[in-house]
Amino acid sequence: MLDIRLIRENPDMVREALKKRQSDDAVVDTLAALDEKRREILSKVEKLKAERNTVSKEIGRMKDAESRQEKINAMRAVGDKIKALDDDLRDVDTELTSTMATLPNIPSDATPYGVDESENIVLKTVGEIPEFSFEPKTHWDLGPELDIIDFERGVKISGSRFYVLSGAGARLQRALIAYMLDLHIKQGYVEKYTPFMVKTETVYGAGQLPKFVNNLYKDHEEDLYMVPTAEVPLTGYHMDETFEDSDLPKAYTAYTPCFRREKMSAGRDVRGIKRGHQFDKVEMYMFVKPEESDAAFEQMMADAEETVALLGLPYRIHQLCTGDLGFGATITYDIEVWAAGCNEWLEVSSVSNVTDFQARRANIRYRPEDSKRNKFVHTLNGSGMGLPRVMIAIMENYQQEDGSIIVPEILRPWMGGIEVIK
RNA sequence: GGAGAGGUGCCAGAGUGGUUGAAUGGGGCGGUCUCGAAAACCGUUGUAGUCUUCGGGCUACCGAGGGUUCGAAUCCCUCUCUCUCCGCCA
Repeated sequence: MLDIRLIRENPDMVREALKKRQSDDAVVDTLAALDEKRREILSKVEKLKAERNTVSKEIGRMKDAESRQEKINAMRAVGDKIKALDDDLRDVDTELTSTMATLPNIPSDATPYGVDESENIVLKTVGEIPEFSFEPKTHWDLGPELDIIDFERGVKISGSRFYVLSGAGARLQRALIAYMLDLHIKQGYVEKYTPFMVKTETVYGAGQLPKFVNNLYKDHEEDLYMVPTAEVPLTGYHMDETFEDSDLPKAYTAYTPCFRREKMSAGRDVRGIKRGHQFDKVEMYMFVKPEESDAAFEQMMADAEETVALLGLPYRIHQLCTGDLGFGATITYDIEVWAAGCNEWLEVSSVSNVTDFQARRANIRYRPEDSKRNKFVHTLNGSGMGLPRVMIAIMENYQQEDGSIIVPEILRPWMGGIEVIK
């Protein structure tokens, strides 16, 4: 959510931002009108309330029954007016906030302009794309051959886009989770194990609602959503709280499964484990003071990069352009790893500075030492990696001619010493 | 799932229709005293919205949302959360 003051005082800046994102900027006028109307009603109703408060106090002190009754009658009329105005106000307010909730965040000046993902910028590429003396296989061939991914059973149990990991495959995923969590802890993040189901307000606070309703699984009986990313419970963790200046920064890491309906991507990436309805992820998340968020962004990016680099996979870093930026993000770097079998770069990590966008929605503030007024914190999130895609890259890049897969050295402590999956 | 009790400021805890944004105690902050500290004493200590001649004014907030009333922390309804007991259970 943006600050309504931006619309009031700097509408051109908001229009500009929307255009950069290739969105319609007509809402800005709608919002400006609603805001004005809201304040107009507000000042009327508050004056009436002030009058009622004063007179009601007088009534409490009055002895003379007749003039007392007169005042009561007068205030009854005022009360009716107040009620009518309050109703109007509520309507305007509802419309205003629900419209505000559809506005994306303002892109950072550091985010390059671009219409769509084709204009994202490759910042750097690290590592060699592996050469094979044989035709490298895809993970959807390797997995069943080694009996570590079972697509048919997954479909049998749960339908399309579900699979079962088996034996060393399941263990490899568990090793990755443990490796990442342990690394992030070393990097200074505090581990959290959160609920995987959250309330509507929590999803809203993280900015996933109302925009992504169609991508979420919901238990309608209980008003609970399955988390689409750990970002949601981690944002909600400090919802409606005010930090002391000295409490910040807070850095968290959490493993969660992620549930996504993928309705919007129907038909895309149906093969293999690249895009399932359920996948595991380890997330990094930070709450920082506004003046520290640029530095925190670079730090989190370095941490994410280290996570990929230590696995020995070839990767490249993309900076997203304004047209491809996520809803709440002002700036985003993606990390992609190379997958030798399907011959493509896979997005495994995405680090964003969300500034005060989620904090405003989730009402997360702090008390600045030098200011009387509480301010919203800045939040940052980084997937310290979508696990299936890391699995894909490991399987496809570390495969050998006989169809076996070398386990990256860094993971072996969690693999019970297994060096090769065969 | 059943029965009961309860949610008040940073914390504890009063308050059952009218100068209560809220007693009292503790904590925090500032000060007096002291070589310094403790103790004691004095003062101060919420958030948000909105208007502003930038001094401040006004409005709202006692779990959430409705209702009754001239007036609600106080009365009524719904929801929610916590605690105790019973049942059930990984």
